[in-house]
Amino acid sequence: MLASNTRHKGHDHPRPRSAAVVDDIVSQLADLGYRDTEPRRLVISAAAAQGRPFTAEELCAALPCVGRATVYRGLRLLVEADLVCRVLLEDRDLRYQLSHQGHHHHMLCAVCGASTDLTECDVEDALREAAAAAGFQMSGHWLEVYGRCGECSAA
Amino acid sequence: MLASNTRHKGHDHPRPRSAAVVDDIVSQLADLGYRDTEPRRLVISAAAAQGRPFTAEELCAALPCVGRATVYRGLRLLVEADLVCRVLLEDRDLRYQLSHQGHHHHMLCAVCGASTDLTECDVEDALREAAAAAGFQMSGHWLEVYGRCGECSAA
DNA sequence: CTGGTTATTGATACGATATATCTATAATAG
DNA sequence: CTATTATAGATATATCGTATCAATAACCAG
Repeated sequence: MLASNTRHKGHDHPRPRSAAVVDDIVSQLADLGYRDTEPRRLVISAAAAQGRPFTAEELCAALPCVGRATVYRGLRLLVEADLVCRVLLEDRDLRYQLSHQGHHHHMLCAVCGASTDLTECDVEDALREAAAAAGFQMSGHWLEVYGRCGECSAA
Repeated sequence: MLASNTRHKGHDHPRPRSAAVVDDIVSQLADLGYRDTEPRRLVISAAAAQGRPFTAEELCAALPCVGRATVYRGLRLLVEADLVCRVLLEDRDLRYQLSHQGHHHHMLCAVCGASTDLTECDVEDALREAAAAAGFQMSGHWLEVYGRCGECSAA
């Protein structure tokens, strides 16, 4: 129902593929009580259009008609709603990425910059045990994997 | 030999325990071609005196007689020389810590802020395999473990 | 549909962190 | 001891992200 009345401007153009993704995210935000606004949609859409982890400033540059504060706020909101996750590059540059939800980590290619999800890794349990062996009660962790993606390591 | 002529001011006071640590680090920096200077020693000494991960600003505050730029430069130098490592807190605050060299990770206590090294963890191999299974060639990683240290989880 | 309430926007100012610049100084080599 | 060169420190600057606040737009009730 939300998707049906969220298009302020009733054009009948075929919508880009990303529209469904945007609608979905907007819908989830609506469930959390956040309004459906044009600038917010633009932020989400631009985030979805990025082919690799992006910075907040890149989004700002891609959205010259949206205020910086709005971009940052939108990004923060998306992170808090777990719809976008933060990615820490090897040079410690902080970037963002649409989240594929559920717990996962990122494998970051140093060559092409692509980010691939690492989901089938149960490092968590091993970590918890190792920590416990040292008397430490683990409650969470942060992990990034660096290297080369399949394509780039082949070349 | 370096340790014997690095004390600019020839006091004969018994040196604090940390002096040996400072000397060692200064010596390692010398091997890399970096000079032995008073402000740099002060930075190292102050870093060694911290009981837990510290911020650059904390060091600046602890060293009012050393310029900010010098503190930041010293810290950067130490990180590059792998004598100090960066620690990323759960709230994404960046801190520093004297490195116990060799590959290790940190378990950060959310209660007391203490950092404990996690060395006996071979997550690395498991990670490498999981990544390889996805066609990714891992070359490095970044890992932080959050939770409660032994003392704090007991209380 | 219409109006009122309230979140949201955007321009700007602000703060925090870290680096660049440049001259004076101090450390090392010869 | 002198020359060379890294380093220190003061300051300006860059970057990143948030706070402020009036104007606006989204949503809800009627």
